[in-house]
Amino acid sequence: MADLQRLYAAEYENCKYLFAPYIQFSYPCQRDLNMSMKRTWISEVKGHIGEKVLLKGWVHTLRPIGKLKFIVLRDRTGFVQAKLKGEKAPAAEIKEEAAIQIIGTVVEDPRAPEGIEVDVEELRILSSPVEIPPIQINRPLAVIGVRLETALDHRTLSLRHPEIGSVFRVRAELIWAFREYLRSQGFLEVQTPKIVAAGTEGGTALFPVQYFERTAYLAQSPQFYKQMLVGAGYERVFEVGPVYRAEQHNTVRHLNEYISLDYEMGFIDDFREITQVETELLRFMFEHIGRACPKELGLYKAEVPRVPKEIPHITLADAIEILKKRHNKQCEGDLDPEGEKLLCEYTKEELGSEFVFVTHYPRATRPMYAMPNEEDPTLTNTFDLLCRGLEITTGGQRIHPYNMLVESIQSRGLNPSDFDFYLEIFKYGMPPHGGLAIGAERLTAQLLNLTNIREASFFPRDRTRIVP
RNA sequence: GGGGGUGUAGUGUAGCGGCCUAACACGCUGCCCUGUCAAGGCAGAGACCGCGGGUUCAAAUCCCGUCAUCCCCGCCA
Repeated sequence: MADLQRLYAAEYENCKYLFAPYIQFSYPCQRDLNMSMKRTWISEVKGHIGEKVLLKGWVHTLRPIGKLKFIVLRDRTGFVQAKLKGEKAPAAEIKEEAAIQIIGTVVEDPRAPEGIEVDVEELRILSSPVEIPPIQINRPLAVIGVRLETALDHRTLSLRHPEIGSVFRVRAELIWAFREYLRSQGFLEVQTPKIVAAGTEGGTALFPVQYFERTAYLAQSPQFYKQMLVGAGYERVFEVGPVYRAEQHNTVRHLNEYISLDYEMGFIDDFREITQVETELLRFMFEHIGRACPKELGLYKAEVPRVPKEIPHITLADAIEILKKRHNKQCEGDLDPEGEKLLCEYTKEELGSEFVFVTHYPRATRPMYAMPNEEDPTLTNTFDLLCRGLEITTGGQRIHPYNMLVESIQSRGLNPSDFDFYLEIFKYGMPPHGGLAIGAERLTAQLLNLTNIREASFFPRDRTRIVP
């Protein structure tokens, strides 16, 4: 870790010369400003009391008190207060959100926040704002009240706001843990094409793309390809990648491009092997978040959901029955968003779980590759996972016998020859298999109690937004 | 694809027929302040009330259209 930081610091030092023509020199206007000094990360300042350090970052707040000037400096690791003394200070030119570097001595002072501050000896403005920023970075969201639309219009700036940008530290850790756990279980990370030949899977609208002389589509999921790679001998594969849905939905839980966390595993006996892996996976991911992101969780007043030893499995038919009994609510065929919320309330109160697998969806509501149930062939060995009232996963066992799959395709009025690329490996010994997909943004949003999924996407693509 | 709501300074809101020459907060500009930390004090700038049309003696306010945007449903992760 320390090596990596040294590497970054060294790299930055090199880059600095490239930008030299744009650097505004100010007090004390010293061109060879201690080039030999290594940058100290703000989070490590408290380990350097009494030492001279080089800090770089943004001016988070600026508070002039007479001839004193307090700067709260922000870098990717945290905040520290710096103090400029009167006549030495380059008074006017420092602005909030300017990128600066300072050299100063770390001192203990009970009057400073957390008892630590830096007495500035040299300060250089690297780049100063040329306009008034449309979003205030240094005040709580509850005070400045930025609308989501404004935050998204000025996305790179709004991400600087700790309450906005921290979402993505959490999301990154969730994805890291997803990879780490599946790797430990023998899964291979794969990448499948996002430009595909045809919208064969069904179930959702696709974005056409001009692919030389013919029309191709953006992949709605890696479904076919991950199954094919299971059959290709890797047995267990996972993928973290974007998927595209051309649905005209415009809600707080839908995006037209999102990150899908997929896995697929071969030689299973039962679809419950898939849900068992997901249970362990989620436990690992959430325990990791609890350790890695305590600050971020605090910021969102978020509590990591406890993943029980066994997440309840409820058949769709039973779920509908429960809703009818408890809430006198009629659901036909599937749960609507309200039904999902009510079912989660039920499992939390009665079964002590914030998660619930809803299983055995009817064949008519599932894609052609869904494995029919042995006991009731009108149902499938498939499931959704609900978390805190929202569907975050769909998965299930897939059809592996070649003939059954061909029949299933035909029964949907589709032409098996359109699926030759997919079907080939099913001819040569496809093991029983299944898998699932987790929506990364939905998972993040549910964990952090975000009200809109767009908050969990760096640059969301929705019905009307393709910029920034 | 269907339905509902909202557009007022840089940001977030108030005003919803005449008291609007449009208010408040934060930000911004200037001055003051050597311990601030959602800093404070004083002074100031900034909006033809999304756009177009109509009703009226009078429109930010009511009506129609249009554009933008938010949300709900279907579908889904």
